[in-house]
Amino acid sequence: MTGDPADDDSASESSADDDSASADSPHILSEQADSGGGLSGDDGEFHAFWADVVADEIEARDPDEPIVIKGGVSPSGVAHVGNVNEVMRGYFVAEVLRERGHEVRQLFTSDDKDPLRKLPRKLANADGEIVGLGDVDAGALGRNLGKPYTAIPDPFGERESYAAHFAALLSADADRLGVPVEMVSNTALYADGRFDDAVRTALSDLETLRGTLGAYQDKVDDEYVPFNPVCAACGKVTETVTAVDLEAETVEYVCTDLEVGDDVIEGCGHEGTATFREGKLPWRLEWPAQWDVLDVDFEPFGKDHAEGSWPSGVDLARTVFGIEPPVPMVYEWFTLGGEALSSSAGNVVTVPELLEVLEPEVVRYFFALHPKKARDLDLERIDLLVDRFDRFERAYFGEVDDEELTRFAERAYPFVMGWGGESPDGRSGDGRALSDRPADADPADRVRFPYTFAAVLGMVEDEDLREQLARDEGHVDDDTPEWAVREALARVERARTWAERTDNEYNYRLQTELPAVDLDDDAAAALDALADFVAAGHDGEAIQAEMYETARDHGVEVADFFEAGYRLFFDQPQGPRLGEFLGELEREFVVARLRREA
RNA sequence: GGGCCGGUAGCUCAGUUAGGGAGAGCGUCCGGCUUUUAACCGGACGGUCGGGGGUUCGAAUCCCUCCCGGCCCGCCA
Repeated sequence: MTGDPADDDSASESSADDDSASADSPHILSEQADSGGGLSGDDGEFHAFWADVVADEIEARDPDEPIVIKGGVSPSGVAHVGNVNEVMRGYFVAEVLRERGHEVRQLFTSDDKDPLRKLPRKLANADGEIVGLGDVDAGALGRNLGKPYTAIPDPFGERESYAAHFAALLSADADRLGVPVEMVSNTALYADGRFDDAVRTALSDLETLRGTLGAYQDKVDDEYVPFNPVCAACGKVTETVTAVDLEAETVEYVCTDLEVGDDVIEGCGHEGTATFREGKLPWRLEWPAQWDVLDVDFEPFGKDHAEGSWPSGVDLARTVFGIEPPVPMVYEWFTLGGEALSSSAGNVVTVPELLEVLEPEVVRYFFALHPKKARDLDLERIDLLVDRFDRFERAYFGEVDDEELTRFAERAYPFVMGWGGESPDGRSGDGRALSDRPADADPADRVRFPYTFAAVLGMVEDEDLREQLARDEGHVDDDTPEWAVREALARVERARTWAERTDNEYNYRLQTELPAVDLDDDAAAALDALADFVAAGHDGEAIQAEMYETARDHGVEVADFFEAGYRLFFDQPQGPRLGEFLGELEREFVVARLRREA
């Protein structure tokens, strides 16, 4: 496609790397356009899927196998969809690398040696349901402020610690989304001695460390010691180290007060000695120490880290730990219903809740979109997201006339579906199957009911009737494989749940009991006449037409007549196209209901 | 105040790699499905590409500047 006289290599050839500070910018997905920068990979090949751009960056480092991709969270009250960013963004990069023939481990660190600093207002139970503090053993938390999460009992009384409870939630969420992650406990890394070298390194040249870290944090003075022992007397994480013994690998400390915002967590005054395994590094050092100890090659993180701990982490990695930091990637935060995610304000949704209204592949699709765009996840209009996914899917199967979308879909869709970048038969990745399709299923045969149509089908409870309605509408035919019908119908339950949760215009339900309806004589007569017509045996289309006739014949406004019908069947003033809908129901039921008999 | 990232139709978003036609879906409006009743189909309306300036034959795209929003620049993570 080249041969264009405007082609000009000189820019890329001649621009000697004038590596400015931007070389360590974590915004690698924003800088592809930088002139002459080698940021989009050696060959400069264009990629429709951002994960390929990141993978290029990683490969350019020529990393040892297995390539390590890490995410991480601090245990908080609720594991919510915001945390899915950490899981899914790393996952897509991992899968792309696996497809390129690399061995990849995806790790997820839980910063569980951090102290509990304040009480969470909301918690998620083992099923991912959000509960308030009043529903749990809040005292188990309140009495343990200042202690590591791993030293605090599980407020639900199920796991060995609060940290274990939280880690189990995240692990379960990753599982639900078909992403294989290895959970790594920071506490365990200390306890196993795997952090020993990192701690010794950090404490061995305090002058250099203070010089480096001091450029980023004002609190670092010539007394600063980057280690927080856990008090042997009270169990809280303390800050005041008075002496370091590198030979013995211990520190002397005093258990002083810990300031947390405006509050103070009181120290007990104990003076003691702690080993390197009986404390922790502060976050600014712990992060690069993790890179070192775990050999991290790539790590995505939220934009809050981009200008704070990332630059200092890069600096510390080089000057203190003598390593190169991993390839970074900043992702934008997304909003929920236009508002920031906030567990305390109740504006959160958990993964299990989300999966009640969305197929896992739709959730995965949301996170396959470009990470640098701030997006809104609107549960009220989740149908829009599903429509977008369906179109994306059709593009993959060559059914959409949109070159750009098709190019993205051809690359990203297999990863979204967990096929590992290949056809279902030749899947190469570690992704887990999202569905239980038979081995010989042709994915092109899949059926997706439009989400709002699925919501309409959700108005009836009977699954066979749902399928019949879908057949009548042409979404299913005799050639549709059984597995495709099953999958398509599964969306109906989700759309139904959505309609109920949001109580929107699809939240109608065929009434099994006769609703109380006020009717005048004309309307009653018209309904009886319609009942006779239905009893005589006519299809939905005929019933629909007859409704207009009947209304006129009995001097009833058409609108009023339809409303009476909706009242009878849905106990609502409106609903789906009524005549055709009634044509699908059991005739005797319809007749009896029209006669107000049952 | 400084730094970083973002700003494309009412809404949700493609398009910026490599300058050349401003796009999709949804919504709205109109029409069709034998005669208003939310599933289906067709059409139309709809945008100063945040504003301004510059480079260019040509800018959503490159450069400068300003505006708006988010994040960071205390502690913590």
